[in-house]
Amino acid sequence: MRFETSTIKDIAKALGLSTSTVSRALRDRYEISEETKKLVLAYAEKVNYRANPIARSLKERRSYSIGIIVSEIANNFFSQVINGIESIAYDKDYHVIISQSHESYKQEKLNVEHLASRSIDGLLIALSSETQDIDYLRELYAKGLPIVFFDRVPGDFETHKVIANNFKGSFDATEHLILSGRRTIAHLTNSENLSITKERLAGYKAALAKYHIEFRPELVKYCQHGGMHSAELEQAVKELLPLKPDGIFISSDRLTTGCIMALKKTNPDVAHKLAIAGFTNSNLVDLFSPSLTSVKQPAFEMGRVATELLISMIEAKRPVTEFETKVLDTELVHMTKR
Amino acid sequence: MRFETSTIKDIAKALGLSTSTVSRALRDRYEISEETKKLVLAYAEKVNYRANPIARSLKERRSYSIGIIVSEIANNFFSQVINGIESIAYDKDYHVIISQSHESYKQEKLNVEHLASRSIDGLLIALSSETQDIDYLRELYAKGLPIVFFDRVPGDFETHKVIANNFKGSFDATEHLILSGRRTIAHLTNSENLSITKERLAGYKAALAKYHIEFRPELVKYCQHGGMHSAELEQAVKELLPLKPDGIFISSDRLTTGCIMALKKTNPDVAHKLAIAGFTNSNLVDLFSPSLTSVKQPAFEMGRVATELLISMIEAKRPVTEFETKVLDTELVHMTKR
DNA sequence: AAAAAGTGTGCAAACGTTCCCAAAAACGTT
DNA sequence: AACGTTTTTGGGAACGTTTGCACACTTTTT
Repeated sequence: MRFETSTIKDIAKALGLSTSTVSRALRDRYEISEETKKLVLAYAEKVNYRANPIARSLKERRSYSIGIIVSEIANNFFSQVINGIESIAYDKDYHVIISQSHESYKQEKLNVEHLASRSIDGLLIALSSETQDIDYLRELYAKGLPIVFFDRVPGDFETHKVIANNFKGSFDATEHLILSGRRTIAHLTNSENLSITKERLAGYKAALAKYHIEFRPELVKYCQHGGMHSAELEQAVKELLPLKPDGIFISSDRLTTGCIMALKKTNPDVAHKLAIAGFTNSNLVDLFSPSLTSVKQPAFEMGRVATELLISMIEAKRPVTEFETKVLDTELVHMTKR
Repeated sequence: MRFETSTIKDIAKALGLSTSTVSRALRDRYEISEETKKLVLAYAEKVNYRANPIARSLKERRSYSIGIIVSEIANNFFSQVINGIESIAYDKDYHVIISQSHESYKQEKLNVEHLASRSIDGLLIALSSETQDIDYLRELYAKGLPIVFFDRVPGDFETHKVIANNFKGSFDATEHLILSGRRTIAHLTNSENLSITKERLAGYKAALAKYHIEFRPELVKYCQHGGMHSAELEQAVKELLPLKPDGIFISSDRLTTGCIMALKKTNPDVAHKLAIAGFTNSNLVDLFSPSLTSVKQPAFEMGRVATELLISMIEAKRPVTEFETKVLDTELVHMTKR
C-alpha cells in the first residue's frame, strides 16, 4: 500500500528508544526488559502498527509465501486441494499464491519462473498434462527452492511427493464395473506421460486380469490436453463407440465430466446404457444424468499433507535428503439409484 | 528464495559500472548511452539476472500485486471471474493474490487485512453473504487503497463497481417460467442484505407483475449462508414445498446446485415436476437432472472490466473522483430437452 | 575565448526491517 | 573502592533496488 503507516522508526522516535530495541521488543526477545516490552507493545497497539512484510522479506531473504501450480482452479479436485493447502499454510503464517497452467507446459514454466522471481519460499505443483521436460524445475530445486509434487508427479525427481492411491482407485472402479456385469470396458485417460495415467492404467489392467478379461489396447484412449478441448473428447468418444463398450472407466475429473458431456451430445441413447465410472471430486455428481460411480480423491487431505512436507523442507536447518512419497486412499462412491 | 542470485551490484562490479548506471540501463532510461545499455543488457542476459521484486516493492512502496476476495474459488462463477482478472492483470504485469471468505464476514475481514498488510496495490472484492458492516473497507480506502467491487456490491460506497444486469437476468428467467405455463413460482435467494439479492428479487417481482401474477412473500426464501450449509437449503425446500409451487427461480450459483440437490434428496418425485430456473455458471448444467434453465453471468468479462478499472485507479496520478458502475448483461440458457 | 547547454556517469540516501557488535547501566564480589 | 558480570540498550550495516543531485566531459552558442 502506498499510504503512510507507522513504522518501527516512528515508534522508536516517539518512545525515545532505538529501532533495534523496538524491533526486539516486538519480537519478544529475551534481552529486552519486561518494562520496555510492555511500553513498546502498548504503543504499537495504540498506533495500530503492522510490520511491513516487504521489508522483512528483503532483510530475511524469504517471503513467507508458497507458490501453488495447478492446471486450473475451476476444477473440483484442485480447488479442494487448495483449500487443504490454505488450511495448513495460514496456520503456519504462510501466504499462498495460486497460479494456473491451464494444462500448458509453456504457461506452467512461465508461472513457476514468475513465482520464483517473486521470492516464494517453496513450491507445490501438480504438473500439466503437457509437461515432459522438468529441467527448469530441477534448476530451481538445485538453487535451493524446496518443491513438493502432488497428484501429477514426475518419476525421476528426488523430493517429497503426495499422491492418491491411483492403482487401487482404478482397480476398485474397474472391478465395480465388472461386478455389475460389464465385460467390454473402455478406458479414457489423460496424456500418456503423466504419472497418474500410468498408475491408473495399471489398476484398470489388474482388475481386468483378476477377472480374466482380455486387455484390449484399442479400448484405451489418451487425451493429450486432459479434456481441455471438447473436440478432443468427442473424437475419443467417436473412436471408442464403434467398439461397443458396455462400460467405461475414466481417469480424471475434467475428463469424466467432459466425456459424459460428449457422450450425451453425440450419442444420447448410448450414454444411458453405458456404465460409467470415473475419477471426479465434483460435489455435483448426484445431479448428473447419466449417473456414474465416482472415484473421489482425498483432495483436501492431499493439500494438507503436501503443505506440511513443504513447510518442513522450508524450515529445515540442514538440506533434506530423506524424501517420502505419501500415498492416500481414494474412495469409491457408488452410483446413486436415481 | 533464499539462494544466491545475481544482483544489480554484481553486474555493476563485473562491468566496472555503478549500480545506478546498471539500474538505469536495465530500465532503458534515456540518460544512458546505447553502448552501455547494450553491454549491461547482454551481461544481465548472460547471468540470467532477475530483478528482485521485493527490493523493488520496498523502494517503490508498491507491490505490483492486487488482492482478490471471493467467497470461494470452488465456484464456477468466481473461478471464471478470476480467470478474467488474471487475463488483464498479467498483461499489465500485476500479480494476483486470491483469498476466500467462505461467506464469512470474519474471514473476509481477516483476509482483507492480511492482504493489506502484504502491501497489495489494490483490491477486488465480492462481499460475503454475511457482510453488513464495511467500515473496515472504508478505512483502508480512506488510507489510499484502491478498491473495486464486483458482483456483490455495497450501496453506499463511492468507488467503481461491476455487476451483472441482475434485474434483467431475473426478469428473463422468471418470465421464461411463466411463459412455460407456471403460475406459482417460488424464489430461493441469498442473504437479504446482498445487493444481488435485492436486484434479483426486483426482477422476479417485475416479471410477475407483467403477467398479473400476485407476488406472495411466503414464496420467497432467504438463505443467510448462501447455501454453504446443506441444512439451510433443505430447510428452505421443506418450507417451500407445502405451498405447492410449480416453478422455482433460484438466485445464485451455489444456491441453484444446492437446491436441486436438496430437492432430489428430500423429494425426488417433486424435483422432476418443478420447473427450475436459476443463476449458475456451471459448465456442467447439461449433465444435470432434473434439468434447468440457467442464467449465466458474464463472469470472465466481469473480471476483466473490474481489473481494468482497478488498475486505472492504481495508476492514476491524482485521486479518482468520478466513479462508474458497469452493468453487464446476463445470458439465459434454455433447458436442454434431455 | 568564455559561457551555456547537453550527455553520460557515479555518489549516496532512502524504503522498513533485522541483527552483530559495542556501550552503558545495574548489580555483585572481593 | 575497584573490579567483574550480567542485563539492557543503541549504533549502524545490510538486504537489492531507485533516483535526486553533482560531477566531468563534449559540444554548441555567443
